[in-house]
Amino acid sequence: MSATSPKTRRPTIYDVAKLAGVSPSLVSLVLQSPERVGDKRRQAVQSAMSELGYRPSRAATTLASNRTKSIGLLIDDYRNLWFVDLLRGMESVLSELGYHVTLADSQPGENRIKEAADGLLAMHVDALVIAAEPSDSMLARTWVPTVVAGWRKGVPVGADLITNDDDGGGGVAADHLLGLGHTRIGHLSGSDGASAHRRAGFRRQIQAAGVELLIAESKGTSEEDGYAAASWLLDHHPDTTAIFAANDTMAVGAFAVLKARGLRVPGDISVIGYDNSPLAKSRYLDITSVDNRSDVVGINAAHRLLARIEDPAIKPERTLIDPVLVLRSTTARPAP
Amino acid sequence: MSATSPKTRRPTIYDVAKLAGVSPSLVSLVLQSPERVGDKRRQAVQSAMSELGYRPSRAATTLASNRTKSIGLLIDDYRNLWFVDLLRGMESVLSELGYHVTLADSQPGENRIKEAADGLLAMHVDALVIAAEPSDSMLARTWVPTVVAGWRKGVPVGADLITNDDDGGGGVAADHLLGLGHTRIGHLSGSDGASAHRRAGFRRQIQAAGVELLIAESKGTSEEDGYAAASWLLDHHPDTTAIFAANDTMAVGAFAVLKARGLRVPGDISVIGYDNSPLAKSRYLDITSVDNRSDVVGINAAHRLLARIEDPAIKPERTLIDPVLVLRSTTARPAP
DNA sequence: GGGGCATTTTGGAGCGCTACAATTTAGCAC
DNA sequence: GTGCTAAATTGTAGCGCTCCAAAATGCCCC
Repeated sequence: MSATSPKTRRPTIYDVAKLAGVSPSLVSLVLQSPERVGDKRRQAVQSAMSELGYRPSRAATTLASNRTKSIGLLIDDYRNLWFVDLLRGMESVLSELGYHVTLADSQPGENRIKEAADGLLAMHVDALVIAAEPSDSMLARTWVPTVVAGWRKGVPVGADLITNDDDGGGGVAADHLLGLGHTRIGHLSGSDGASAHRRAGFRRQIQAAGVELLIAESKGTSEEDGYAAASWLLDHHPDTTAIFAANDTMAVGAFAVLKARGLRVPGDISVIGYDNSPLAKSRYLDITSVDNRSDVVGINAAHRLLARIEDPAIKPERTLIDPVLVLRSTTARPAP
Repeated sequence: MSATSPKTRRPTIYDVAKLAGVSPSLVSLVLQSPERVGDKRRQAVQSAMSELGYRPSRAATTLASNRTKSIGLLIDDYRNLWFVDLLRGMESVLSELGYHVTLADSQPGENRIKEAADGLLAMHVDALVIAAEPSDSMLARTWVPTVVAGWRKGVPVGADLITNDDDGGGGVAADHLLGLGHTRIGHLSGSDGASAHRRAGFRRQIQAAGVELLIAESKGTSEEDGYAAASWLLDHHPDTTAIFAANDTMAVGAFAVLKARGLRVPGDISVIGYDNSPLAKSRYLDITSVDNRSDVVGINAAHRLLARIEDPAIKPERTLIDPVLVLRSTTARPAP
């Protein structure tokens, strides 16, 4: 009755070989290095493949060759969109080499990070990019070439670290606000590694200019955290004229506070975010933001992994990617 | 020198078996149904596993058992966050049964959807959820139990369809605006399947009330599309008092237009979105939105797949999930 | 203590592919 | 045709696991 024949076994190289009148080994060779096979049989094999709807079994390939041509990317939460640029950067290098990037998220809050990593390793990924906070048990030993992306508290032994220069980025944000002439500046910070660096760089530049800085630190970096931090800041320093938020999401939280208090951006108060996320790029929000160039991090991570797949013994490196300021409409000179 | 010993082969069940003093078969049994193994040896096996840092090879398991305990989820773009609720819904059912959900996105615009699907099938996913527009070649035949989530132009032969009642949701949005007393209503629509249903349901209710409706249809459903559509709408009907956007992102595009024109929301004009996305939930944006309850779609899809994995022959069904209106601050009675 | 039964454990074949050595075929010069 | 080398093709042995029939062990009751 049904047009699908549910009982048809998936075709294998043996089926293809029989149809094409060659040996299974040759089919395998066509799969791997078609150029090493004579024209006649190569074409016979290829047309047999498409006739049968043949699709190689990745499981069998993996088991036999001990590599998967796939790279695992471990992120913390799909909703933190910064990983998208990282992913695209990686893919821009890896796709044409036949590599495939598999994602896993650690279901924030559930401490499932170890489990997520195990899942990827169980799939035999050839290498791993960790773009989340690794658990202690992951630090002791790496099973495959590993690159850590972004600032983390710990880096597994033997892993490379490629990270945005968040410290420098904080400085860039500070220079921008100082350059506009602000002298009453606040900062909304989180408590993770990246936030700490952004805060440190920001503070250094602000204080170097002899300007006082008020910092509201919150536990996380969500919009809600930004809201709470901005509320606290304005309660204590209502005369603040510029705010640097640890990320764009927190900046939006600050917007909610400013809106509720009738303050206009950037007329009454300037706001600068971080990440240059889709949020910042929104035509409506249009947030001045520091772009940490995660795509470049991704590209670097990919090159690093490829090198390490070639030769696992190479020495781990630490690479810093320079951030870039993206000017938009939420920062201006302070009202006279 | 290095603490990692790069040349240590991953341990296998044979290594575990030797250390525990049992046969490899028994190790396999411990992996699958520990309750069927005597206490003494089970514990011996388990401690041997942790001592060696043993991790089963998914490739071998897959190859031998012909199932992966994993479900593929095909989405179009990681940035369209509606998939997150779908994913979480699926996981809420599947996780405790030991299933794992693997994502693949089709890199919008590149028509890589077929390739992404092939990638998942090559990994031997036990079932597939398609939450993107399938390509023609995917419609002819399904290789594994398949559920299509959301409205699509085509549904593969033999696949189930579980979808939000976008038509009904359009009606809900209309009822809300009509109930508030609006009589000059515009709609920003896209051209995909979901948009068409939302539009149809909205129009039906609006026209049933004898109210005239102006529709601005654009190609996509991005913020930019929303911006363009809203501009067009207000150029032609500056007296509009309420706008229904086909999704929250387009609503934000509309906000940008309204802001530029000095119109206040909801004072001068009400805006209602769709999806109840993180955008709508933002404290700053706080958009009244129709929630299509993708988590429920995910739960239903999971149940459906499990049933179909049991018995692939069951008849395909179509299920409709009722939407829910979420009231927030962007809609109000029209100014008198 | 032995027979009968359920429970626990083991051996061995095989999943679909790759790797590599061995074999066949082709190509060319004489 | 012969001899030689290079290119094309094949056979065979796994990769790490599951599955299932067969063997070993444990347990109860007469």
